[in-house]
Amino acid sequence: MNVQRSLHEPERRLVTLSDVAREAGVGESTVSRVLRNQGSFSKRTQDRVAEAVARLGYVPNRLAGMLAGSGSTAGAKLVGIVIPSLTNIVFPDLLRGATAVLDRGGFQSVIGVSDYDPEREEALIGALLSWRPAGLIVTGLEHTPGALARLRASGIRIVEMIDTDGAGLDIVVGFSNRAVGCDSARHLLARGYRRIGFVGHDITQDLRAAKRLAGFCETLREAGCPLAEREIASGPSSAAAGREALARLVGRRPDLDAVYFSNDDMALGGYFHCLADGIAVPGRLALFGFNALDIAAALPQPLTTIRTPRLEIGAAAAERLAADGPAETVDLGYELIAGATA
Amino acid sequence: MNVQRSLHEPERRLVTLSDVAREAGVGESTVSRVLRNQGSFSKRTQDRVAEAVARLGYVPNRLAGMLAGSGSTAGAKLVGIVIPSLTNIVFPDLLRGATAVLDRGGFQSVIGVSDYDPEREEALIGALLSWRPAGLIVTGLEHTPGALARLRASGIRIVEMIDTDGAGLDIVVGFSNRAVGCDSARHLLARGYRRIGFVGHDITQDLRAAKRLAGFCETLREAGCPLAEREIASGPSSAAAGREALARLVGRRPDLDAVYFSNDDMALGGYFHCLADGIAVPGRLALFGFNALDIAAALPQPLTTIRTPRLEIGAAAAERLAADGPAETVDLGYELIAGATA
DNA sequence: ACAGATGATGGCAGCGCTGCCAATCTCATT
DNA sequence: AATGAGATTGGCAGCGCTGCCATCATCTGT
Repeated sequence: MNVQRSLHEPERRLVTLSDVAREAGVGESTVSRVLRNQGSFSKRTQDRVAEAVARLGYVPNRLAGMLAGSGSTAGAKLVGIVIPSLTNIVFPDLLRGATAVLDRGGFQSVIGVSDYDPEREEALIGALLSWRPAGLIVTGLEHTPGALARLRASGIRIVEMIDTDGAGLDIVVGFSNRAVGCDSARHLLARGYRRIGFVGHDITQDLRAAKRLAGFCETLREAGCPLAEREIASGPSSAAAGREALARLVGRRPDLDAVYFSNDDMALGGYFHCLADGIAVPGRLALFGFNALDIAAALPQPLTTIRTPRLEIGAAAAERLAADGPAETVDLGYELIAGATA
Repeated sequence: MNVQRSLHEPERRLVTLSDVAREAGVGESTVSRVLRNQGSFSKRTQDRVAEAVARLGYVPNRLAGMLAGSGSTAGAKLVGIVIPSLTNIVFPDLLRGATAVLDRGGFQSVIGVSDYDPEREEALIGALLSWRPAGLIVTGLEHTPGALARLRASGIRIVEMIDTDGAGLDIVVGFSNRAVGCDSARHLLARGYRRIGFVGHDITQDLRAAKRLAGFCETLREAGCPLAEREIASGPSSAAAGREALARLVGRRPDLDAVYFSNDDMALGGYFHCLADGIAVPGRLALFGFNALDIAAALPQPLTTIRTPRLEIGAAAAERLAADGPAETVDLGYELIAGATA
């Protein structure tokens, strides 16, 4: 069954507010007030409008509503969100946290995915800005000059989430990736590991991962035990990439006693390699991840990793966006989960 | 630094099309044409407009554009997408497939997440419809009567994706979940398994999973080898849930020789339980999943599962939405991946 | 019973942009 | 030089809704 508009009724105009007004026998503004439950109107009017709406199957046109309402306080109930990826569970989680709060506040959110491409992020920011949102939530602190200029010029609330290692434009919500790296290194050192390697994905794309690694390396160096070796998989993080990269790393440096991964996806793959290759974990080789994926906790040996407050970050970002507070940086911290692999 | 609009300039009007027109010394419609690269205009005009735009930092107001353009062919370049979840990688994949095509076609997409709640889906459909999109992409064939009514009344293109087991409203793109269940059963039977159990998550929420199970059970029954036992975890699917559920299942029925999981998340958990408990896979117990997650292929033993064309489904949905073809059902099929676990 | 306070309501001018149409300009043809 | 087909351009009426203000109706206190 084709529900497309039939060619025989070329002018099937959609029901508009004024149709409802006529049907209900009231003025347009009255219908508008009733529909938005704002201002005052009698119970009787309300009922008549409700009836008319139902009878006509009226669907308000948000486009018109926002246009007309723009400039006023109640206007733009819209928020743009830019994230780099959807395949890494981190970002859907941030999204869930944010939209939960946003929905409650009556905001609509429009989402853009940049695929970790700064140029694309800039384009997306431009596109989202053209919706005239009340605010924008973006990921990370690093943006192209063009993107920064647009964000600044927009005059709206900007929230940069996840990363607190650097200066933000307005509001920053997240945790220190660098500190995560440092703490991860300290944990491994404290457990006595000394020949430590790193397995990561394409870090030039994922700046946060690069910051973690920087913190990690620095702490190792300060402890007089610099990173022994690293292996970078090309492309995005995945279990398969992690598995292969670890295989290469231990092939090259069989003497390593611990490996730090750029995240749990990679670490999972590393763990599988150990399982398949009979490498005892953590006896022969310790593994340390990042992100505390659900699945990492379900392994035969729970992965040692860092739990990040993803939902909370998303929620805090949304709250700050809606609120009218001052520019600030909110550090929500993280938690080291001592599993069985390191 | 707070970039909020300063209280000292209460009337900081945003730059509009007519500002650009004045600045460039041309008419509004000319600017509009240049900006949309539509109609004809001279190179000189184009340059002047481009300059003015840059000088003023003009950002087009899409709200106004869509409102004005509504009703015409080029109007509503907007598509609404409703998915039940973001945490299951399936849906981000569908989204990626769809937005890739949509972006290319110059469409913006607005996304809604229903959390597997039909009521919420209905509300989301209403909300998305109020953006006056050119079309809507929804998930699955089952919707509340209210949602169906709205979709029908909308008069726009509707694409229902993933599931082809039933009647659609307009365009349906996906594969037969029931057939997946049947083929999965046949595979296990062909490999000689006879005492087969099922481990699933809350199937009342996930209708597609229910259809797979139905097909699976039917095929087993027809083969004279009905499902021996089932274990349903409460809540959504996850590796942890799968692990615990399998533990309970084998605790109750240690004689089983194969287990079918509602999806790979659950199967992964089941595999981990076997690993942890020393249950030989597939010698002692075979495992069969669904969805071909990347991670399932990286296991020491690749999981036997079904690969579904997620990106392709999303892309096909978007293509059909943009195209002007007849109502139809497009079955993109699936592929059984014979891994090492069954 | 009358001024003043509320409560309800309708009218109408935009919000910023696009579609349509008429006006103007250009240029090769005859 | 006149002519017609295009190319280029500007004016302006909406798109559907909300904000603002004027208008009544109703109610309250003295």
